[in-house]
Order: sequence, then structure tokens, then C-alpha cells
Amino acid sequence: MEGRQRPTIKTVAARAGVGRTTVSRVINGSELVSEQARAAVLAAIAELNYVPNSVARGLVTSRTNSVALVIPESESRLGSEPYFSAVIRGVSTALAETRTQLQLVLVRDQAERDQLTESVAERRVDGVLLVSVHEHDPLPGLLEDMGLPTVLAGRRSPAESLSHVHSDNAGGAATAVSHLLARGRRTVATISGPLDMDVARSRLQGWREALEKAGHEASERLVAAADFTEEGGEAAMRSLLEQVPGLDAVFVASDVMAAGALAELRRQERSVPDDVAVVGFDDSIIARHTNPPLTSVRQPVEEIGSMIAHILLKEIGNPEEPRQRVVLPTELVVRESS
Amino acid sequence: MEGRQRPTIKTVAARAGVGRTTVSRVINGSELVSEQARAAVLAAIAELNYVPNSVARGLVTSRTNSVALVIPESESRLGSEPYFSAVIRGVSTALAETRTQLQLVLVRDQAERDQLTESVAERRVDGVLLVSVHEHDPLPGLLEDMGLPTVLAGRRSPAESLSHVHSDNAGGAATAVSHLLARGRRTVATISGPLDMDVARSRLQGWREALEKAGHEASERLVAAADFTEEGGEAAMRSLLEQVPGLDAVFVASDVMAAGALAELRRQERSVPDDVAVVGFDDSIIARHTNPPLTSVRQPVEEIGSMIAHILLKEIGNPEEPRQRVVLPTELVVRESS
DNA sequence: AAGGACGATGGGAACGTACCCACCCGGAAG
DNA sequence: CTTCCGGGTGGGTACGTTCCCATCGTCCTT
Repeated sequence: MEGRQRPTIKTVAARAGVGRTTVSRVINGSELVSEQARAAVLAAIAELNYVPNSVARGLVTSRTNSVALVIPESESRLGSEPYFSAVIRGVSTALAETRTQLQLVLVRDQAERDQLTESVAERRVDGVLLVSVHEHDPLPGLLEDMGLPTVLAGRRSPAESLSHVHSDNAGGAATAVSHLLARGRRTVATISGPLDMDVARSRLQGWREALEKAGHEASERLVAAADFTEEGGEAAMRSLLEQVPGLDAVFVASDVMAAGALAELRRQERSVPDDVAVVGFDDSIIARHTNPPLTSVRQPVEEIGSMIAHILLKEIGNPEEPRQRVVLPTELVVRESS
Repeated sequence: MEGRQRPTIKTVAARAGVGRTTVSRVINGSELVSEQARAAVLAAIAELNYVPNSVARGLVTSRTNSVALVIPESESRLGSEPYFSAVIRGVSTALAETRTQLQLVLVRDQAERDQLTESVAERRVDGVLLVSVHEHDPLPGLLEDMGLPTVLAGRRSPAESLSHVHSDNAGGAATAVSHLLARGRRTVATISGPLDMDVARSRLQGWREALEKAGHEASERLVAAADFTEEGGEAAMRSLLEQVPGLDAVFVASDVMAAGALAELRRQERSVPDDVAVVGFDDSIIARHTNPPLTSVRQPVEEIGSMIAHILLKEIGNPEEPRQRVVLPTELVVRESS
């Protein structure tokens, strides 16, 4: 009794005393079927415990009802960045409504990247969600050329041609810097992300604009770029303190880097916020637990996730759908570090 | 030129001047094909840029080359617990070697649970990985009945019948408690996880054994159960301090709960570690950032992930494979909270 | 020199579904 | 009473692959 064959549409048809097509119509909710036939089919389905074979269906419809979420990051980041988890949650929520499967693809090295493009070429997914894109990443263009619906969380550049969703990075950064200035800080440095990422450039731009608007000079000496890791933040803070010993505030483009910066400040016995005020970005879990708790720019990450999923589903449904660019607002959460 | 049809195996066969079967043989690495034919086929594949259609293949082989990773948790946990991210990384690493796709399924409510069982019934995956199982979770049994290869991270109970991998929870907890006793603590309380989870019971058991081995009484008054959340940890700490005001140490069954406990201790102006020593479990990123940094039991989470994936792949390859139970060692990481 | 044996090959069938199209039948319109 | 129309129905076919089996040489054995 164990290995019983799964019933097929043919079994159901025989049981219900109708043709295969009628069963198919009932399953797919067609109107052109009599009440009587529908009832018979439904009963047969229930009795036989029939479930349509989605692979066979996919073969004929050439749809897989699954999308890939691609996270192209070095190993260290998925672990430390709650950002990715939140995106995953949002995507999963949006997808759950439409019975679309989520394929998670972590791309860490060239081998995994090749595998991804091959998997995409095999048409195992109907569309692709891309997170954390770098400026010269070949993947988005590749997907675009293949005609596969693609939506980005973030963008390669302000001229991004694919649909994308991101938060108001420049605005959030500017708010953070204005907040620091409003508290009387004079010399606001910044630790930026990798400058081949638009998200890093935008936050840097926000810092610059806020300073200039307030009549300060946004000197290059006040900028240190890092790589969104804790160690990177630490090293950047060290370098800033060397370059500009008199700084009294720093806007850090991510909480994880800010945690590193705080560690370095502590090591150099600079008190936070008395000597140096610090503001992070993301308002991730870490922000609440640093010493002192970190003021941070909150971005609606989960919403970004659900929104890219929604847009992708729409583009899968209709490839002619116009591309969308969505910007979501940020919010400053003030804690004790500033 | 945009919407060109993808080449099929038939196109390739015609191009190479051979039959479909020969092409299929070349693709699947069969030995029974002449060098000459193989070369012709390979050339045709390259020229046409042919990629096999995995859906069609799946239809006949009834294999999808994808496995599901099911994370059945309330929304709050995937975000806060680096545990899940680490498992995902490990699984992804192991799967990448074999070109197996990873379907991520977040199960948060009944609707998503129904969808999961349906998706499994549709045979869209070759096997299932289950994380964070509760004692009376119906899902593992359901999967077992369906004959679908299933491997757990953790176990429902010590009598778990499915293959599973977990860390030495009891041993890790005992080490933590012994460490506290060795530092001269007299009254070691504990905050446990939900007692319908084996992982929580095992850690509680480790606490109990270590106390008894040292000649202390493991009184029930020293135990407060929480739900692995920060707020839960906070409330549990509060209740312990009410019950046992004289406690001088607490072993907390997760870092996230420990962070909550630290917050409550701070509020009640108990100094850590001077008045109360605290040890957590997981050695997650949070442990390094609490105030003070948290002593914690490290478990090899990423390794758990890659191991469950490996075992699952083996069972998919051969369903007769004997069930495995793997226990991985833990390690105490001492920081300033103890 | 004839009979196997074995490597190489290709055609047919099957996997389970959706869709095209032809068919049947009853009621409304002429 | 015939004709037409359209709702309801089911058989044939296609989707792209793998596997079974039959066929065809060629080389080795007796």
C-alpha cells in the first residue's frame, strides 16, 4: 500500500465518468462545465486525493510558478546583516498569496554564479529578484537580455533601466546628518559603503548635501569607504581618527559598520556620544544592543521585499508592463549614541 | 531575433546528424557513444547554445533536483535569529556542489502550512529539510507518511525516527553551568526555551545535570521558561529575580533571550557580571555587542546546515539509506558577562 | 566460414498536463 | 418543422525529455 501510484488526471476522469478535458476545466476554474459534471469531478478528486502534477503542467504552459531570489554576497554578510533576512520575509509574504515558490540562490563565488545563469537558462524560474547589486554586475544585463522578468532591490545606478525598489538613501542620510548638526556637532565625518554600489553613493551624497546645505564643507578628508562589514567599519573609523582627530560626529552607512566604529572609538577612549556622536543606517537588531544603543536610519526593508515580489509577479503576468521605480521613505530613530 | 525559440534536443540531433537518444546520452554522460558522435553533438550544443529543459526532464524522471528548506517560525524569529541565516548558508553551500535548487519556505500561519503540504504533495521537491521542530508538530510525520525524504535540524524528541542533526545541547549547557560554578557562583538560575521543543528541554537538562553533579539542588524555582524572544527573556529574568532575589548567575538558552535578560538586570541595577553572571547560547552576532559582551555556548550552525543537506541528498539518492543521527560538539566562548 | 557477442545507434512510447478543434444536443428564431 | 447558435464535452496532439527495445555492424571465437 505504501508506494501507490499517484492518481493522474486520467484516473480522476475515469472515476468521475467524464473526459480529461472536463477535469482540467474544473481544476482551472473554467466556467464551461455543468454543475453536475463539476460536482462529480470534485468528488472524484476528493476521493482519490488527487493533486495536479505541477511539473507536467509546467511543461505545457512553460511556467514554473517559482521565482528566484538572488543574494550575491560573500559569506559573511547574510549572517550579519538582518537586511537580507528581512527582504526574504517580505518576499515570502508577497509570494505566499499567489502560490509562487521561492528559490533562494546564494551567490558567493564564480562557480555559484555560473550555476545561477545556467539554472536561469534552463527556465526553472519565471522571474528573478536581485538584491544588493553592484554597479558593474553583469547579471542584471544578462537577465534583461534573456527577456526574463527581473526586479531589483536597489539599483545599479540612478539610470537603472530595470524595475527596482529602494529606500530614500540620500534623504535618510541627510536627515541623519542634519540631526547631528542640530545637536551642535561641528565636524561630521562619514563611513561609506563600497563606492561601486549605488546605495553607498546615495548615502554619501545625502551626507554631502546636508553638510553643504548647512554651510559646511564636505571635505574628502571626512570620508572613509568600507565594505559594510564590522571589521571594515573599525578600520575606517581608525583611519578617520588619524586624518581628522578633531571630528565630533560620524555618520556610518550601516549599523554593522557602526558597531565596528563604536568598538574602535571605545578602544581609543573616545566617549560616545560625549566626544563623538554616531549615527548608523538600517535600524537593525544590532542597533538596540550596541554600547551605547545606536541612533539609526530605519528603512522599511520588509516592505522593499514584498514590493519587489509584487512588481515581479506583475511583470511575469504581463511582460509589457511598464518598468517601475519605487522609492520608500526612511525614518530616523534616535537613541543614545547621538 | 528576440523571441527565438529555444533549441530542443531534436534540433540538436538534426544539427549533429544523429538521433535524439544519442544526444541524450552525451548530455547524461553515458559511455555508450562513439567519440565521433560525441564530438558532433557537443559542437551542435555549443553552436545552438542548447540547454536541456529541466521541467521536461523532471516529468519523465520524476525528480526535480530541488529540495525545500522549511522554516516554521513566527515572523519575528527569522529576523532576529542569526541561527536561521547560518543554517541557510550551510545548506546552500552543500547544495551548490550538486546543482540542487533550494526552495525556501517560511511557514508562519495555517494558510502557509496548507500551501506547503500541497506543494509537497505536488512533488515539486525531492526532499525536505525541517528546522526548529516542535514536539507535536504534525509536519514531520506527514512527510514521513508521504515517503518523502526528510531530514531535521534538531529533533522532536530523543526518540526521533527521522534523520536529524543537532548540536550537543545538554553538553553545551552543562559546560556553561560548570563554568559559572567554577567561577564561584552559588545560585545558578536558568531561562529555558519553550518546553515543547527538544532543544529547550535538552539545554534545561544540561543545566540540571551540571548542578546536581556539583552537589547543588536543581530547584524548579530556578527555572523560567520563555519563547526564545528578547521580550520573553526580559520577562523571564524579571520573574526569576522576584522568585529568587539572591541568584548570582543565570544560564540563558539563547543569546537573544540573554540580551533581554541583560536589559532587565540593568533596569534593576544589578551589575553584570559582578552581581549576576550571565551565559547565553548560540554565540550569535549579538553576543559580541551586548553590554557587557556575552559569554555564550557556540554551536556549529552552518555545519548543521550543510550536514542536513548532505544527508538529505544521500537519502534522495537511495531511499533505503539508514537513518542518521548526528550530534555536533559545542564550545564555550567566554566574554565579560561571566 | 559461420555463429555469437557486444558496442553503437535510433525509433517508439511514456511521463501528465493544457489547448485546439470537432462534435453533440437542446432551445430559439425563421 | 427546419435552421441556427452556443453551451457542454471529449479525443487528439503537443510540450521536451528519458528509457526500453530492436537493429545493425564488426570483431572474436570455434
